[in-house]
Amino acid sequence: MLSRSIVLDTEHLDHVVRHFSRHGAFFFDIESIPPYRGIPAHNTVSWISLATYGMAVTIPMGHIKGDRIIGERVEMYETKTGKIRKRKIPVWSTAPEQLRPSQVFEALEPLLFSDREKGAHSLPMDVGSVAKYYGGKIPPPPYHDTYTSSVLLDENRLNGLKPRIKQLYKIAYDTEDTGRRVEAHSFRKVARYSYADSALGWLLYKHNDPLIDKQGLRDLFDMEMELLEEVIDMAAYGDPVDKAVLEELERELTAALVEHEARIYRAVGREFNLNSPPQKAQVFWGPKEQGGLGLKPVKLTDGGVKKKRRGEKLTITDWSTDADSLKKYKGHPAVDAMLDYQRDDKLKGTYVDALLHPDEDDCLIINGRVHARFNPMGARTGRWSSSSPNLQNIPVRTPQGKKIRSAFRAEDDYLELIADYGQIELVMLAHFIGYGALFDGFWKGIDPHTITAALVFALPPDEVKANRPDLRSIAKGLNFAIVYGAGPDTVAEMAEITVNEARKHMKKHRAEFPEVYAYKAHVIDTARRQKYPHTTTLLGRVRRMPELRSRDDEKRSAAERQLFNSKIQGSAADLIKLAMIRWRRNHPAGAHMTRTVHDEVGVHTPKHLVEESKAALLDAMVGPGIQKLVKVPLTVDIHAVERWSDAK
DNA sequence: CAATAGAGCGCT
DNA sequence: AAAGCGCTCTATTG
Repeated sequence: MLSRSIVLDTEHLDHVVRHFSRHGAFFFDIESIPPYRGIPAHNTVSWISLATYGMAVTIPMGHIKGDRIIGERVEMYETKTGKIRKRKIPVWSTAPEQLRPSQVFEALEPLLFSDREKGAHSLPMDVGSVAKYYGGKIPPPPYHDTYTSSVLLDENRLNGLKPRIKQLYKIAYDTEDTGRRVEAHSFRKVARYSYADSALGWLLYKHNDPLIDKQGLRDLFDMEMELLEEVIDMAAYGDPVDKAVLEELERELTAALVEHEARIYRAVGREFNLNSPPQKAQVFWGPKEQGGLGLKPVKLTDGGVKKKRRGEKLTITDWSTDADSLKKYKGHPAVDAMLDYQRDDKLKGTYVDALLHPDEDDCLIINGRVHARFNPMGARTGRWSSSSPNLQNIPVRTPQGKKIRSAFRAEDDYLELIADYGQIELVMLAHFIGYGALFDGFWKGIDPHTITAALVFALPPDEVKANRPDLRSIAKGLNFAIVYGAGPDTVAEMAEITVNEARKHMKKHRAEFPEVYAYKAHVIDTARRQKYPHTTTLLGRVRRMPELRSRDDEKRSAAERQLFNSKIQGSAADLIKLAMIRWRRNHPAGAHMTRTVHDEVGVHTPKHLVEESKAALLDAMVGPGIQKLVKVPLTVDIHAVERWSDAK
């Protein structure tokens, strides 16, 4: 028998805590309101709901709106274009009297800080959010994040709580997406939603937990749960950022954009929307009679390719105006100006404005630190993703981009440690093969691109290393092609050689590295023979790929490339996750990990702890306890720098 | 007016 | 016939 209720007084709350304390596990969910919604450790919790055997409750603490609209008032507001308008705002009845957060969290402390298993869907958000009410202290493990368990059990489906519940129990609840803005909805509606999230999350927990064992995923799952402790800390600590650098860059880019814009209009002879791909297509590819420049388009957009395949008629806007296409006409004044504009507009819009001028309620920088969301299950391969903002695509290549990276810097009396694995994907490949030239090269301390060039071009590695950067760059393209399954066209483009040359080198590569191709074929073949086609990574993460059995050649080939890449990419992801856990288990107090970018981690450490932190990070990433998992030597580069941009 | 799709581009 | 992401802008759709 399930009892469900809204908790509004201390007596009820005490009863709830006593009930939950009798069980070894519970599930909970929080709702939060601006400011800082979505940033645990800074946000304001307005509801917490809990579920366990026989009971689900929700506890409101400061929901304003009642259940009915009792009138309306008129409000003035400013539109995006700066116009002043009137709008009618509904007036709500008042909500029932609720407990204060201090009362609620004091009563919940024995439960949240007990050794009971704590479940939540996207647990770092929930666990991290309540920490604020305990002076930053974080409710301890054991954890069960049902988002993580759901993804591990099947990475190819929608794994949000709502879609999972719909798939499992055919229950569609909260069709209005109440959780996105609880403060906009009635007390009754939020109560129902919040209670449902916990009650159904509890069911998902009971569903997933035994399946984790059944599918042999327990060790991997335990690792992911331990990793969440680091995720929670990273989210709370944030990543120090120098606003002054961004503000300076904003001024520079604004001025540059005005110039680029003028140059474009001058060269084209008229004005148009520089950010509109269709208008750009008209301008660059359009005939001169119609005011275009009459250049010959280079490649189709994705939509254009699809149209062509369906035999539909192509229009001028089906031709891509991306930077690659425009680069063919470098030297043309309009093209050069357009390329400059696109580059600077991208940098300003995505990396400067987004950080300095976020939408209201969407504050990204708090006390000089940006609090991104790192999602350890962000990619189907097991890689991390990052969002709000994405710290994994901060520019590094162009000088303008590098300036953005320089805004990420250590605070006074601190330094950043930037550590990245050397050639981690090729290390994984050599490890799995277990022998061959790549494998031997790693043991001799020769980097894989040099080995590849030496064998493909029949030169001594020393000669390649010292005098032939050109051949090494071709070798880089060839190795890239292995891991990603690229064809001659891509290799040619990467290495800036002809497609025929690329073909020739790929053929030689196949002859010199037969074990690589045999291994790749073996992985794909083995995967296809499984009852459910899949492969596994270093630490047993599963990549399921039913399309391996597709009769459609194109689909099947794509699946083969994805499968093989997933094994390599996923194993590299396993390794860095393990390294992060090892860092967490053993690092100097006062040093904090602040970000991870696939094969790299960043640590913020007081200057007096730099050497100690370096040693801990080195051990975490390549020490014996992790090296024993990999049959070739792991390498890592560590730089202690003031600014992220100084590491490369 | 809000939500979504497509194009394009930043990173490993 | 290049793996994996997230963000911003425009244009379209509801």
